[in-house]
Amino acid sequence: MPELPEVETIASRLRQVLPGKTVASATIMKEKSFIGDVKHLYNQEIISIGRRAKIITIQLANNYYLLIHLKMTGQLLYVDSQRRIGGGHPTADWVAALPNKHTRIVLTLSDKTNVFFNDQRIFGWIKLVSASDVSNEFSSYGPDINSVEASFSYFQKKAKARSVSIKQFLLDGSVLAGIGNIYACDALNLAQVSPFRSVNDLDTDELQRVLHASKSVIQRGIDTGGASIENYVGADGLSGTYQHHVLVYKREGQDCYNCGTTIRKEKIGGRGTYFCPNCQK
DNA sequence: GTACTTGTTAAACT
DNA sequence: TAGTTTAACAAGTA
Repeated sequence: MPELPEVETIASRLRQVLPGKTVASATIMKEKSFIGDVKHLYNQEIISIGRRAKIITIQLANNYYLLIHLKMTGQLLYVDSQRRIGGGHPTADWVAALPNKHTRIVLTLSDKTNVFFNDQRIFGWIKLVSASDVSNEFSSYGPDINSVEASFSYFQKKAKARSVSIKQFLLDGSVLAGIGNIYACDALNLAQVSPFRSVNDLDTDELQRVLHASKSVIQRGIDTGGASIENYVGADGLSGTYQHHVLVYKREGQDCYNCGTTIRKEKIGGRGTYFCPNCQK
């Protein structure tokens, strides 16, 4: 599942290759996957690539923005004109066969390179909005977990006003943006805090550990190119490696790296939650 | 065939 | 009113 590190990895790669190119055409193979008026897209130069929360932003010369949310199974793949394997930049061989049955949108650029939006479950989307609408799109999000705005004073203030579990609190995008299930589970293991604890019951030290651990696992995710669990791949079709560094996520029945106790899985707020019943108090 | 998976939001509920 | 819970979305896997 693409969370902040996975989306950041894709955005970083697109930033290397897209700016300066012009959008020649867009093929919408699934209506549900595209929102907005596609006419504002044609013949527009790509100015810059950004990321906010789990959304990739592509700024166009006419000051419209493409916003891309991968949700759970989305992929964004960049394929150069030669479609060479390993031609300059390493690329997975299957991207040469795109589009495939999960391709929903294809952007063709002026130099004949393509950006393929694949999405197995069709929850993701690409929106084309004007500059004035961009802030609206992000109005309900809290600060990105890896930003300076995600300070301890902010985190503690929000935590005091809530009674949900710390696990649900971390997944609440209106508090902090970018954290999904993988990194929420790992952050709580690293912080040695039980996912069942109510946020307003955590003391200052525990809250500090949770915030620090959250920033830490997210940074590790970025440094390792994301977690390729389920469908995630980078813009070149290659996997990240965070899945090899996972602390508890999907490790039910295995030993906790910290204390050796068997990792358990239970549902919290309807979501699978992996934790160590011994060292996460 | 049934249960389960998840990011986000809308609706339902307290 | 606002915080919390649940359902819904979709398509694949176990």
